[in-house]
Amino acid sequence: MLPVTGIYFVFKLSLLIEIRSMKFDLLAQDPQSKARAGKITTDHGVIETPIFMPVGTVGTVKGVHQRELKEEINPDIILGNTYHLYLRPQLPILEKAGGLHKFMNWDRNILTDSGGYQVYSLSGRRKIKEEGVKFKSHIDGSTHLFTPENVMEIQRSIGADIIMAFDECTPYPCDYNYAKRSMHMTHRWLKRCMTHLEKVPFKYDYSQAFFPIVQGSTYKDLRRQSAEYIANADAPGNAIGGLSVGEPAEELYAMTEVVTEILPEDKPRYLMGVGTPINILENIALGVDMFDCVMPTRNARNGMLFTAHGSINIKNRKWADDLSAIDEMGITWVDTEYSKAYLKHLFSVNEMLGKQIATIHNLGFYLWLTREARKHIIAGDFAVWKNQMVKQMDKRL
RNA sequence: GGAAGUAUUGAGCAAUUGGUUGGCUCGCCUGACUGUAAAUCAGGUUCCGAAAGGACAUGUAGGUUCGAGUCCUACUACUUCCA
Repeated sequence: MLPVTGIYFVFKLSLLIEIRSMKFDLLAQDPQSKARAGKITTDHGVIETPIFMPVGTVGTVKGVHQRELKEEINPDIILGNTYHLYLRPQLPILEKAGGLHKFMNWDRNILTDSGGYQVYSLSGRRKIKEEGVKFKSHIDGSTHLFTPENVMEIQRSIGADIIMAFDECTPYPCDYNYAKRSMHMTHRWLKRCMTHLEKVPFKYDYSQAFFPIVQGSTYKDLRRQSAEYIANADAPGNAIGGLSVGEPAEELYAMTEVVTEILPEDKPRYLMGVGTPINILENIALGVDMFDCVMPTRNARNGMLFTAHGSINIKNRKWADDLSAIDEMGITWVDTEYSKAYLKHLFSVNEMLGKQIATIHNLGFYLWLTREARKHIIAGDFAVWKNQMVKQMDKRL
């Protein structure tokens, strides 16, 4: 047993380590674009970037067993959601389990979104004030107040390796003055998040890295201003939020370009909520390292498959007698073990296995895509490869 | 052989006393989905037309009526019951 002063010392030390606990090594830079390959190291292992992080909102990547996720899809990190986990199963159970990793039996990295996206997606059920956001639970209508402070505490209890600042994700289109006011509030909230984090120690025996979020809607001057503010916070990694909310792809690219020019090179950059395979490649070219999106999982459940040669709506009649492999490339085992006709049949009769197969395929493809991008960045021919891929993926099969 | 009942779209059903059925659910077809209120949602689904729009429509054939899915007659098919 440590003496009380010893515990205090360890406590202080952990706070010092916190800001720098996560390590990021930049390994390669593409000569013809801003794409980079890197390596993030945390207490739960290595994250090779660029990376796509599957979304597991409520403690599961929907439709995939952890074993399949780990062994077949093999991502270094997945997402959880603060708002959803706070409502269910609720913090006491997560704490009793020893954090989300143990609760869901996932021993690699986890990142939790702060609930900032729910400020956007549940806009009809919440009220934003300077103090925080009052939500009406989508489950039972009960009222809950999220503040920068308690969101940090909740994320300590969930115990993800990377935790996000509490922000407002603005809608699109967004009035300039609203975007500006919202951005400043997100900045003030950031300060409160950081101040409060220093007061709340880690709950488990590993550290957590904190990422602030750039806002500013689709306005370049606001994006620049926000990127500078966020860069100044000197966090271990930085995120770009408020995009992929309905704006045209060109606006998305224009905003990430402005922002990645300002965000520090020696820290990972995370573009939140993006996107289509093409969106991802284009943003890697603009210097983004981390992505997450519900598309591969949600669209899989709705019958859409992403492939290197375009997307497929497996529910379409034309696949009914197509006995060819789901995807000849065979990235995951399901791609060659099952035919398109069989998968279409499973969707027709609404068997859950169809959704599971489609999810494994899509996630396998997304992870393949970012891994392949990484290889080409290291090999130095990313730009050429990317242009070729964008061209061939931009169609419906 | 007799009696009763039923007949509306691929299926199952709606439609106030006779007063605009192309109505609903499912199925089918096609979209959409970007830090997950989503195994969800939207549209289409008689025929012709790309569309605007038009045509024909309540088993078949007639009848009554200003007007019939609804009332009357015959026929056909099906269901149930009695022989």
